[in-house]
Amino acid sequence: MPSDHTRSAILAAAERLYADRGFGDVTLRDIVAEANVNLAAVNYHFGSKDELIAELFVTRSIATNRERLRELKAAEEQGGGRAPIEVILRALVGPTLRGCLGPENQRSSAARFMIRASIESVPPIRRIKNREIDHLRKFAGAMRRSLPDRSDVDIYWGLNFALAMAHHTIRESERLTKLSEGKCDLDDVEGVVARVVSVATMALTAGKTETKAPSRLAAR
Amino acid sequence: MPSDHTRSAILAAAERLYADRGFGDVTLRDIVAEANVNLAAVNYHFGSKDELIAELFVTRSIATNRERLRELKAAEEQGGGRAPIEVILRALVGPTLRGCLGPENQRSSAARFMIRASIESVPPIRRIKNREIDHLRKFAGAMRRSLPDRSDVDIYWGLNFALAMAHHTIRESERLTKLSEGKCDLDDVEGVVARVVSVATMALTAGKTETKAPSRLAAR
DNA sequence: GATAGTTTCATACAACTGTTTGAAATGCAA
DNA sequence: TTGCATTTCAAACAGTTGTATGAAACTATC
Repeated sequence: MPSDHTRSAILAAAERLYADRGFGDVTLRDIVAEANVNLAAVNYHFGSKDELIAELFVTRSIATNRERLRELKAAEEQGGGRAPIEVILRALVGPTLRGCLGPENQRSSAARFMIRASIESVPPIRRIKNREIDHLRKFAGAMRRSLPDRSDVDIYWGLNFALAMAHHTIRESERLTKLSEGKCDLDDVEGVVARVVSVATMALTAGKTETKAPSRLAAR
Repeated sequence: MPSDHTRSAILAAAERLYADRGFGDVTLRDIVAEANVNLAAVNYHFGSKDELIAELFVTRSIATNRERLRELKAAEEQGGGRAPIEVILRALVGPTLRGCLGPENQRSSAARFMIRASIESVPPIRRIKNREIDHLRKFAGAMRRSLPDRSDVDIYWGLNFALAMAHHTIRESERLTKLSEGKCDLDDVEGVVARVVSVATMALTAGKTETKAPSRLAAR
């Protein structure tokens, strides 16, 4: 069993630096200095800089995706294969928002790294994101089962808008805070989740007769 | 009057190349080759590479912002200082969506450039985007006048979500097309605008008694 | 048509990048 | 200890990048 000390030191240092300063101006030399290892160690352990970035991103990505599917599966099993749309949407956007938002000073470097990844979007990360379609398809399927009267087009648009609101809020959280002069409380993660879920639910259920009791739409 | 031939040739070539291949792998040498001008011409006419990118982006940006404000002003004047929220939202997201979406083969390189700018987000562009807050404040003001019963927080969240849906749809239009197997027609720009406006309107009006006749919420 | 100002050009510069190399160090099994 | 494989290290490599320079070409004014 190799100690892996060097390897994990590189990962930790890279994540921290990328989180703080972005991908644009962090070089391998910065990383190895922060990790106190030799420059060649990166290529020895990871093959290339891009593969290092990719490993950071996939590790964190599959954690989020696993959490999403866990929540989705639990909801569908409880409902006999059919979950309420709010719960599905919450499973979709909740893990991501919880992972990236919250009080700034207690955000893990992993969270800050993911925010960077969603803002800057470098090639190795883009490549990985493109493979996420299968994952989203599972949610589209669950949404279709939950809203059998809705057309596929409406489902996809609803999914698109739900992700839009979640990701944009993460990406532009600073700007929203500045624009609202601090009135929008982005530290209240569950409040944000509720807002996103509420609007996405409206987008998906408006204009058709509701099959269940009117769900609480207003957030907060 | 200097002919400006070189200057505009550089701008056109840069816009085309950035639109096609992204900021990441287009060098000044690529640009001057495409423009058939000398390498030093870029620094002579623009000062630096970043200033060239900035000029491309601001030119296009102020055009969009001007169009937005034109629509907003027209609507508010017609309504005596108070415009319907749908019209305000349409003025906010319409120009951007119209500028970036539509049949792929007839997208101008300016439009494709702006899509790139929203996906890749390089430093000079980020700097400019940060100055856009004043512009958004004008829309927040109009929205507040349109919905005086709404809290500021709700207004800002509605604004945030409207921009979220528009920008995300532009950024991820390819993925949405792939995910929906072409069922979501992104070439129908006005249809997309209607959807975004409709959902954003719901987000802003739900949960309170509506002051006017129930607006048509469902898109298409 | 000489002059002053602007624009173009070829070329060099300086710095930084990720990656490779081959030798030294280390860990571990026999 | 000996031998073998893994890991670390300093150093160099090869390529690319944006930028600067100074001379040449051009343009317009007098």
